[in-house]
Amino acid sequence: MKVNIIMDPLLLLRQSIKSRGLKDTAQREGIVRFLAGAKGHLTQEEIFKALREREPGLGRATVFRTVKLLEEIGLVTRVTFADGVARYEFAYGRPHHDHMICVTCGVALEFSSPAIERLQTRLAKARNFKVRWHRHEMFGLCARCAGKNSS
Amino acid sequence: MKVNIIMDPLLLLRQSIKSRGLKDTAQREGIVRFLAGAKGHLTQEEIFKALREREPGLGRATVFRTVKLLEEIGLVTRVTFADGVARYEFAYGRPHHDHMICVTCGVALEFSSPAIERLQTRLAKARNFKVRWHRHEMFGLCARCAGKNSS
DNA sequence: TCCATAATGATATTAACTTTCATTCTCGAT
DNA sequence: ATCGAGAATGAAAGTTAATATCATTATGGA
Repeated sequence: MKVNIIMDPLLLLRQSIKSRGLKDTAQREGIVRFLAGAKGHLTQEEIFKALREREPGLGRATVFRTVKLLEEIGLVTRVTFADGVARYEFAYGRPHHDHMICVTCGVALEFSSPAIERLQTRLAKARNFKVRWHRHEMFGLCARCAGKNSS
Repeated sequence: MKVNIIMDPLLLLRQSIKSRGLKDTAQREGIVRFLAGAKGHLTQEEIFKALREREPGLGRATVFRTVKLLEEIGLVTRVTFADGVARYEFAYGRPHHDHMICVTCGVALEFSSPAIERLQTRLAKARNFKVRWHRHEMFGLCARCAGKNSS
C-alpha cells in the first residue's frame, strides 16, 4: 500500500531547496504560493504578469527558472496543448490526470482512467520500455461549443 | 462496415488541390513524394534540408505552407515530442498509432491499442466531448537505453 | 558580521514559426 | 497556343517563446 504524506507545498519547497544546496528566496516562495492558489493551466507569461502586479521588479527570467525548478521538484506539471505553448499547473498533492482540450474555447477538462493506465503499463512492459511520464490528450469540442455549432 | 480505398497519395493530393481551387505545383508534389518515402518523424527544417539538395531554390516558407496544407488534407500527422518541436509523419493509408519516446536516444516506438481507444471514446462521451483527434505519448527509456544505464 | 556563492532581473540571443511582398507560375478561357 | 486572373513561390523580415549572459544583489552558514 502506497501512502502519500502531503505537507505544505512551501515546506516541500524549502526542503528541496536545502537538499540541493540552493537558497530560499521571496520570489520562489511567491511563485509557489501563487501557483498553489491559481487553479488552471498558466503560461510563463501569465504567471509573470499576474505576479508582477504584486511584486514589481520581478523578472521573466526568474519565473522561467523557478518554474523549471518546480517541475524538477514535482510541484508543478508542464502541459502543452495544441498551440505548442508550455503551460504549468500545480501538481503537488493532486492525483495524476490527463486532458480533453476544446479546440474552440480552449477549456481543458480533466480526466483519469486507471483502466487506461493499466493497459498503458502493459504495452510498455511488452516493449521493455520504462515509462517516466506520459501525456494523453484529446482535442475536440466541449459540450458547450459542440452545441453552438450544431444549431 | 467501414471500407478505406487507398489511392496513390499524389492522386489524393491533386484531387484535394483541385477541390479547393488551389494549384498543382512541382514543390507540393515533391514534398509529398519525399514524405511518403521517408519514414520517420521529420521537422520542417529536416524536410527542407533534405529536399533542398535535390531542388535548389526551394524555400522554407513553401515547406511550411505545404506541410500545413498536407496536415489539413490528412496526408501527414503532426507530432510533438518532449522538445516541443513540431514533427511530421506520413499518415495516409497508415493506421492510427501513438508513441513511446525514449528521452535518452529520441527513438519513437509506435503502439496502438483498440482497448485504450474504446475507453477513451467512452470517457469523452460521458462528458459530451466530441473528439477530433488525440495524442497519447509515453516518455521514458527504451529497452536499449534502460539496459545501458543499469549496467 | 562576513563572505562565498547562489539568485536576480535587464537585456541579448536563439530557435522555431509565421507573415510580407514582389515576382513567377498555373490553368481555365479563349 | 496564348492570355490573364489569381494562386504559389522564395527571400527576407517579423513574431513569439524559450534560454543564456552578466553585472549586481541577497542568502545563510561560519
